[in-house]
Amino acid sequence: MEPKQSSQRYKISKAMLERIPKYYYYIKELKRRGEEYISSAEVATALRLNAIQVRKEFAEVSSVAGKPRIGFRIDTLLKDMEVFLGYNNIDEVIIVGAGRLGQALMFYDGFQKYGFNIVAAFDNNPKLFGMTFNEKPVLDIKELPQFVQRMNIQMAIIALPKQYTQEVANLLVDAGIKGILNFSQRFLEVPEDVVVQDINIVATLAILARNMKKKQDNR
Amino acid sequence: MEPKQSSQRYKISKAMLERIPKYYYYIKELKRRGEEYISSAEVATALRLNAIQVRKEFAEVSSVAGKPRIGFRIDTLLKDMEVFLGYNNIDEVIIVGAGRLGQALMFYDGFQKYGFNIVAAFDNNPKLFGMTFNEKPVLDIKELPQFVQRMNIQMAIIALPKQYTQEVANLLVDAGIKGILNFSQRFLEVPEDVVVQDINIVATLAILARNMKKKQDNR
DNA sequence: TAGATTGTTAATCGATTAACAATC
DNA sequence: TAGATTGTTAATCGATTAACAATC
Repeated sequence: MEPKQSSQRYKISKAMLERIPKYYYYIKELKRRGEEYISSAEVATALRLNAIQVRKEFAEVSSVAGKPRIGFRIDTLLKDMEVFLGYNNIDEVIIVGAGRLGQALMFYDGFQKYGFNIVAAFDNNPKLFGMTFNEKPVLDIKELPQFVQRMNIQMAIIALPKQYTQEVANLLVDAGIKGILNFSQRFLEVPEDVVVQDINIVATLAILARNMKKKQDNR
Repeated sequence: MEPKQSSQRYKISKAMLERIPKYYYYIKELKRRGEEYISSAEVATALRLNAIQVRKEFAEVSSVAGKPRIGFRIDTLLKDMEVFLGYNNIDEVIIVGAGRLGQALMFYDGFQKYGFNIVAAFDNNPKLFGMTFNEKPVLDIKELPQFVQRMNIQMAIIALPKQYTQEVANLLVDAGIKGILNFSQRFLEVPEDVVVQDINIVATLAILARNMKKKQDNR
């Protein structure tokens, strides 16, 4: 038995899990500009976050202690964050729904860069069968269970903003999918061992509108 | 001086602001099925949330007290949540980027149903100028400032998963936009009075992968 | 060296959960 | 009526922020 893996060395809050990518993409940008070192203090200022929080989370994520007066080596820190975020593991992902959203996702090459490999999309529209978008084929949704099992795929993206989503979720779960990214507004009922992450665009827009109003009222 | 408006009758946590839409879409589904009343307890069970929390938040959002043994009238509760989420105010929104993601958004009619009116998309690709998607025109990004000012538009969606995002954000801010929904991975620097809401698809997928791993480790 | 920045423990703050009386 | 469900106050829990000694 090997020792316990990286996970759960320390407790990770949901909030922290959402901040790490923000640090990551910001620092990545600095690297692009040729920077070599970054201090937690600078990141906090730039991203308008609390300095102590950033410091603490850098300490948790980093494999190497930061140096007073200098900060963290950007290359090392980015690698550590990649490990933390799992960008180094390659995960294969399927998309259900080859409509406009599904197509947009197939063309989005951000996935590949961060360890996600979109292998195929599934749809029930025969007109789409056999088409490829960005070299990713669209297959008949009837083939999904076999495909998922044969390739041992764990993750799926539901890109059907309309109906069928629960039905599709059931299909995915039965096929063995363990994680679903859900772009629909509907709540998905899944067994205990399956994880769902929702992206609700309209709800996010509504939250934005609400925050705007709050800001205006507070002046 | 008029009395303080609806906002800030009670403190609203970010977490609560993300839960209300979940309640809303679930209850909406019940309405579709012909239900008339719903109890906070049932919602909690269905959505796997803490019953006390749901009860408390229903009490905060609802204009009418729930009735013991019966719960809340669905019609009333939905309306109250619509007010809370601002689905009754009509907000006009522009999209910057008429690529695949932008097109998918133009075709997404969830917006209209919840009070958001996509009025146009802007791009710098002349081939797209004059085209319409779902009756929404694509205009030259050079026309953006004038358009925004003339129509007094407050909200914009940045659907350029690639570069240019900071540049575009600056343009939007200068034109008078007060809220930005940002689909790019880049952190946007904006003035104090502008609100940004990020949707980072890759980061969300990474969080999903991490949650999956955690669940597997815990067994 | 001096002091900017680190890592970490302790204090505060806010959100979640428990408890319970009120009531349809 | 009885009891399921409500609204609300108090207790707990967790996350954020403050404080400060360590150090490159």
